[in-house]
Amino acid sequence: MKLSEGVEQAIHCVAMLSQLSEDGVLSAAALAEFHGVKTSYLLKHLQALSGAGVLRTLPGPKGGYRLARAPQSISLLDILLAVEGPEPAFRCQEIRQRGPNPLPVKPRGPCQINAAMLRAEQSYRAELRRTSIADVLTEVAAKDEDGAIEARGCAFLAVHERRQGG
Amino acid sequence: MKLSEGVEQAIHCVAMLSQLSEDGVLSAAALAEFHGVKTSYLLKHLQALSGAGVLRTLPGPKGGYRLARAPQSISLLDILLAVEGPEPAFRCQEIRQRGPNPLPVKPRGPCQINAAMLRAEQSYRAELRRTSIADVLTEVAAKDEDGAIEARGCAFLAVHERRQGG
DNA sequence: GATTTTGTACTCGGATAGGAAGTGTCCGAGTACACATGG
DNA sequence: CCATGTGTACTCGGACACTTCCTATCCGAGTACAAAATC
Repeated sequence: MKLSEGVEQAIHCVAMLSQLSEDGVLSAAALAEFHGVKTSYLLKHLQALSGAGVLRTLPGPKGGYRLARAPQSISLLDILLAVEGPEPAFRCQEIRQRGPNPLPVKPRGPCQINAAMLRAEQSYRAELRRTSIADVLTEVAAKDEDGAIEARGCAFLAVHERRQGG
Repeated sequence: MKLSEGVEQAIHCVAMLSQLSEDGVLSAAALAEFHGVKTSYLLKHLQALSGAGVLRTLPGPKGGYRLARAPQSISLLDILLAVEGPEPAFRCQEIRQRGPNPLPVKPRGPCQINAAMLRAEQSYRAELRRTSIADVLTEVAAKDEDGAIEARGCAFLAVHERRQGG
């Protein structure tokens, strides 16, 4: 029950991309440098986000990544599913039907243990679904009384953001 | 975000152990045979459950495992934590403080991204905490209209259960 | 025959190999800019 | 001087090694029963 580190990196990247201008993009190298992570590894997750329709990519020099839609409509669940895949954490192996004396007939309903675990996971996903990147940024801004976090992000964007002027 | 197969096996084993008499025990070999899984691997998780205080062990011949407390007071969360460990799935690496230009001062509060992910996980755990093994068995019995599942369990227990007579 | 002693068989417990998935790295396809060249 | 063609540098994209954790396995410690020897 461990999430890969890519999830955290992906969320931070999406949060950062939310703060650039409408026509701006940010390269994977810049994102990796800002977060102090390996570019090659981050690329894998950025590609996953791009494939999932969360990010939009712009090839070529002056290229990079930007959000595919507004931060209000990007949930943490979208990012999680893009990076970790859609399959649930608990995968019922139907061990009821295994062993030397399995259930003679195929059980009518699903395994109740599986149902209970999936119920919990639905609760987990529901919480992530109702939390958008915009919400997270709002919380960050609320706690960022001295503006240090915002200042850091702005300073970095001022240097590395690429405007598609025209 | 994948749970190990041991979690499912552990839950099924605890459910089975809930159905034997007060002074009965079941060996790991029997549990493994019933569920069609490898004994050696199951032992690892049974030991984890034992170490977590969910199961109680009885050594020697005629030995085996039994519940350490009533099924009503054993939650799915207890089993999950015993098998997977207590640390949360999302582990914040505090990448805010990494990179070439980290936050100059240690952030006042925790990372809001971490907070949001942990909030979701709390929801997940809360759901598992309020679901006891007894609840699961109740649901199973409710769906088991023809009694096939119960009959299968009883037949197996009749052969493999060991009573500590006296 | 009853008791004690010994031996054995069975259990759990922890330490030890193998394999899948996450982590980290590489090279290739594509595009925009810059420069050189020709008109 | 302007337009065009070409070259280069930079980007993302997917395919390839390495490490960690899950999976699978083995051997050792401990206990209860059973049998044998002794009183």
